[in-house]
This record gives sequence, C-alpha cells and structure tokens, in this order.
Amino acid sequence: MPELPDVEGFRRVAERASGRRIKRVDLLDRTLLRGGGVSAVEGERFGDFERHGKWLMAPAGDAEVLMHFGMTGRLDWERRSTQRHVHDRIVFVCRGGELRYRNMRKFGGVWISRRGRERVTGPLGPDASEVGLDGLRELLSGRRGSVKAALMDQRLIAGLGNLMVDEIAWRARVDPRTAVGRLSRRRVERLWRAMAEVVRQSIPTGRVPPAEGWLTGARDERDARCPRCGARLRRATVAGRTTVWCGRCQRR
DNA sequence: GCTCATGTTCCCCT
DNA sequence: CAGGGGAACATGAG
Repeated sequence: MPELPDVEGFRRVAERASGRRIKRVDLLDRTLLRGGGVSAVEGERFGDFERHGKWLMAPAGDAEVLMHFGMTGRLDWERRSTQRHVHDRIVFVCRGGELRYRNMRKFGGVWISRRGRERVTGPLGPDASEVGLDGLRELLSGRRGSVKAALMDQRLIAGLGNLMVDEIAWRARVDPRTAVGRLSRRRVERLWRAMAEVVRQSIPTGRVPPAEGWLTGARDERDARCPRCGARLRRATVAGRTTVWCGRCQRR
C-alpha cells in the first residue's frame, strides 16, 4: 500500500509513541533492521514523527529512527498484552503500548542512524504535498521521459507511487506515456491541480481511496471501465510499472 | 504450477 | 549524464 497518504496514516499512528521512552526494541526479524543498532535508542524517548515522501522518521536520543514500508509495510500501535501479528518484524516497546513495524514482503525496513537522514533515504525531492505550480514547472523543466516516470521519481517529487500517479494523470486527462517535454503549460497546470487534489483528498483516508469516481476504485475490476467516460481502461507497463489509463479521455 | 502485487536498487543499454 | 528495460529482493493471493 504505502504511498504518501498511507505513510501519513502511519505517522498518525506513530504519534502515539511520541514523547514515550523506548524500553526495549524487539527484533523479531533482525534482517529488517537495515542500519544501526537498537542500543542507540533503547532508553531514549521518541520525538515527533515526521514524514517526507514515503519515509517516516523520528528522533530518539541523539539518533534517528527511519522507516520505509516497501509494498506491504504498515505500522500499528497496540497494547503490549495484545497478540502480535505473524508479520510484525520490529517492535518498539514503550510504557502503555508498543509500536509494531509489520512487513509481509520485507521490502523496506527500519534504520537507526546518527548521521544525516539523507545518508539513509538518498536524495529526495520536495514532498508532494508541498509542491506548488511553479515548483512543478521548475522540476519538470529540462526533463526527458514520460509523465509516469517523472511523477514516480522520488528524487524529483517525494511521495507519489504507482496508484497515485495513475490517479493524477487520469484526473488531469493526460496520457501517462506523454513525454514531459511535450506538455503544454495548461497540461502541466492540470497535472499540478490533480496532484494537489489527490494528495489532499487521500490524506484523511490514509490511502488512495478506491472509491466511486476514482480511477483507483475501478482499475482492478474485471473489464474495468473509465469512471468518467465509460470506455474500457487500458493496462500496460509504463516506466516499468503496471499502468492503467483511459485511452479515450487521456490524451498525449 | 503460474502470474501478479500500492517499492527500490542495480546492471546493462541507448 | 539521463532514461528505459529487466531482474532481483520476499511472500502471499488468486
């Protein structure tokens, strides 16, 4: 699941742990601790959780805990007495509850770092929630390749994933295979507006809503149809990812 | 058995 | 150097 709105939902969950002392970290699967050691944070208190793109991070003592959720990660806050899930990999045990990092497929992981966060996350563009129209123009200028690839690139804009990018292109009525360099100003503006709306409307839900009137609500149905015009949706690999779009109302 | 999956990274091309 | 394609990573669902 985890794209920007999902991770924002995890951030809200993680806030329960802010200000609490980490009594102990249970490494149920130590391979998911991708960097650092738990001794740097045991006995320390979590600071505020912050999200940038698909990353969630919080200071603890003089270290920082960073989490990435891959495709199947999530975060839960539970009472310590409740049963853990079979895919809980790393658990931060606090007083009054524990933060459980769960991840079935084991892409992503948890890092504990005393160095700059960029050492862990790699270069990230501005969070998608903070990109203005001029900012988007700037980011896309001089770039080659498709709209799909550009919006998916975390170094350009952080937080958009496969579902969100398809949703944005669909709302903007732009064919995701369109070369960025060939977009008119008007179409960049439509993309920006769609991005801002998809981000804003997805955050309260904690996911890209698979709702009526959303591409995400239709894309996985058999004989999937465009919620706007009813044409059969197209499905193909674009920029390496399964991409769904409407061949009738999304134009190159 | 086979295919596909909301992510990232690395290698090889062009 | 910038991008694209494909594979790899690990696990489950249909």
